[in-house]
Amino acid sequence: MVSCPKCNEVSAVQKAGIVRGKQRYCCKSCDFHFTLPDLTTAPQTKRHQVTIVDIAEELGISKSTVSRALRGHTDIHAGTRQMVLDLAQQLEYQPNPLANALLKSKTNTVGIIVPEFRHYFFPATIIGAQEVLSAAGYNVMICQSDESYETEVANVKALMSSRVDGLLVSLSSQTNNFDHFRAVQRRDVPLVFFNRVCPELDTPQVVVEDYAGAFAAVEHLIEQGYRRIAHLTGPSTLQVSHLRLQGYLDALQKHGLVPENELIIHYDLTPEKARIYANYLLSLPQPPDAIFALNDPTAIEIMLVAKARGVKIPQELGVVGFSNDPMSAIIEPPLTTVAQPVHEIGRQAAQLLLEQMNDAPPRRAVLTTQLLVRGSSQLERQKK
Amino acid sequence: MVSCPKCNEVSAVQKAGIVRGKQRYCCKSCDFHFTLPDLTTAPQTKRHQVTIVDIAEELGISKSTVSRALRGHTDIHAGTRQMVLDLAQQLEYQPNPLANALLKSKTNTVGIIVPEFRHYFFPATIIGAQEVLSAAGYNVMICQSDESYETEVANVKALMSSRVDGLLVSLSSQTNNFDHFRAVQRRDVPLVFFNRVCPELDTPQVVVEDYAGAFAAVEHLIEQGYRRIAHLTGPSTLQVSHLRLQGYLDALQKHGLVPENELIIHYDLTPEKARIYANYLLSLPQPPDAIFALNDPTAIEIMLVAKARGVKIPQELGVVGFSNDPMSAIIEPPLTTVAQPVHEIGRQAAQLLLEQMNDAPPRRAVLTTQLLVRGSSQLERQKK
DNA sequence: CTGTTAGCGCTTTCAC
DNA sequence: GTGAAAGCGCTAACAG
Repeated sequence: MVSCPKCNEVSAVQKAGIVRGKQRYCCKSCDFHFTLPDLTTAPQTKRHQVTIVDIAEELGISKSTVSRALRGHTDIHAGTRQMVLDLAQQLEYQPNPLANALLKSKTNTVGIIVPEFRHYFFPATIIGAQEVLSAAGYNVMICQSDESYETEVANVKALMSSRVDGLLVSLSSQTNNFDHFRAVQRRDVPLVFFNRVCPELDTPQVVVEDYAGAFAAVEHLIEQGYRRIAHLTGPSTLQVSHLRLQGYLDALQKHGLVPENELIIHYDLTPEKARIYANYLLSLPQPPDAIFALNDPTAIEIMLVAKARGVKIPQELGVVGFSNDPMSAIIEPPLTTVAQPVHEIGRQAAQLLLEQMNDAPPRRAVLTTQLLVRGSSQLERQKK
Repeated sequence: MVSCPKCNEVSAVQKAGIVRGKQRYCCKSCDFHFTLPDLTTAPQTKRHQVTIVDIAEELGISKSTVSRALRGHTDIHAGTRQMVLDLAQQLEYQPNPLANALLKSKTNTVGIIVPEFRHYFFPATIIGAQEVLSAAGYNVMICQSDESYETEVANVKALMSSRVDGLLVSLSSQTNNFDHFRAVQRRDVPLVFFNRVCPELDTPQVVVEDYAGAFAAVEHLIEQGYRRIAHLTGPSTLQVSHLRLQGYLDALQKHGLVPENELIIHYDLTPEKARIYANYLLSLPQPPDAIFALNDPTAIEIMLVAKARGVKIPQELGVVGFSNDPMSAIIEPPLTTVAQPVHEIGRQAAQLLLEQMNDAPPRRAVLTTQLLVRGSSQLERQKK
């Protein structure tokens, strides 16, 4: 009645005891022990996940053999492998990644820490990073620091405790102590910064041409005829702030304009503060005739404040942002902005992380920016 | 020279062999075995994570005792606990959650699947969900289905294989087969739908007053004097589409207006298609004088198309959206929209998931909506 | 109060 | 080719 799965012999098969309530058989011809796959009840067993032991017992072989078959080892009997593969499929076997993770100390998970994802920029970079990472077999855990140093430290701690295999980070605007990242490095966990990079640590990083982009933006404003150009930027701890400020300053200088301290404002990148400083700038005795903002959300807050005050854009105030947030194309007038390849930033960051995991030499990726001139700064054309 | 950590006795301490290269001691007075904490070299050992065994050996006690001390068990000698706690801190011991996860079949991770996070809505819900989940000690894995059924199935599979403890899902616009979620239920993994909920499965879910919101929106348009009102909505498989359509239809009927098939369009919610159908509607022989859109991104695409065609909003075309995306306040004229509590949706979804994990009876949360009347639909005021 | 033992699911020597 | 056994880090009976 029962045929041996190994040699197909029928007559030599004898019963060989009952294990875990299952009738076991032994083929005296080829000395193969096995049980009959119990397909009717197995899928109904809720809760209990199918393991290689289940498969092994079902087939009357050892779990090592099942493991080998599943992992595609070469030195294994083709018939055995097929049996295992078939049964695994029927039982909807799913390997438990936890066991493997414990064994290999590798979770196939990477952590991403961003300051926020209210706006367009960070979600977009995350999309790019996820693209690359999931193609490489990694899951992603995302945390927001909410622009808070403490939360960022907590995020790092949580992700490290989750034993992520790598970390992708864009710094919070508050962070100026980097010990939590030194701890990451001490544990040899690959670390890549993007956009808001860490000046003190020697890690791979992805940035854009911040200086060149800012320079082009401000030069454009000057060419349009604006002369009293303010700059609303992030905390000076952030390298992006520093570089874009430098671009701003050098553009002014090139055209013989003298920067004024009261027109250069560092702030914490919260929308509330953006509004406060925009109002402050516009109520100066000598208000600026243009503002270059660190990013589009800031620029848009400025435009809203200006509109609310009845200040005409671009006639009375030119505005330029940075990033090409979709909002910048929608606001009226559309916002001139320095476009950066947001998805590519994420992709590159993930790429650098993968490289670092494979012990490739650390790289620094610098992506290009492009000035998109739109209505918020086209003074000359408006004048015509 | 060496004092016993247990009884502080010095003279009774004798050397007791070398284990793993470390001198072990034995206190003959209290029969306590121990080694001296080797603080100088321990922190330098890269790569190797400190485990309870390290602590146990360092202290000459068993790993169970260390485990108990760390877990705050009551029946443990206060001195022993302190010793363990102190050393754990000095060694920067971090428990390995993988071991625990394997043991308990609990990963403390929940998966979230959303159709996209290009726009405001889903990132905002995720922020809310993360708030609640991380407070409850859960990590979050986020996947995007990209509005694709296949990707959604793959996402579910990936998250299940990662052994998440629960799943928060908003369906892709393509999904009309729910077998992949039945598989989740079969494995007893808690499952909560939000926003785009599953009509066929009996799970907790979070929705808003879609019908009432849509009804109010359309009634508002009618009261403003619009008479030929189109509706651009999602696939009919989505319950939101269905409910908002019903609100639209009933509002028309209440005011004696007859719905026309050519003015009701279901589409796949991609921006490209939104533009195509907006153009189609506006080039009808008898174009609509108002459009109620399923959501704000759709409404905004419509406005952009209308503007490009020189159609005046709200004079020639009234537009109403749904969600109160920040973009809706920025576009010119500002978009009338049905606001929904986006963060709260995420929070509630997480809440329902936690409840389900604690075997509480499944609930359905219905959150309120509120019509925000803005410039894109205020025909009468404009006329004055 | 503490140590011993077993085991979560899997891979990987090391034998045969 | 295959099986037995060890072990990843931890917790939880079960004994003392």
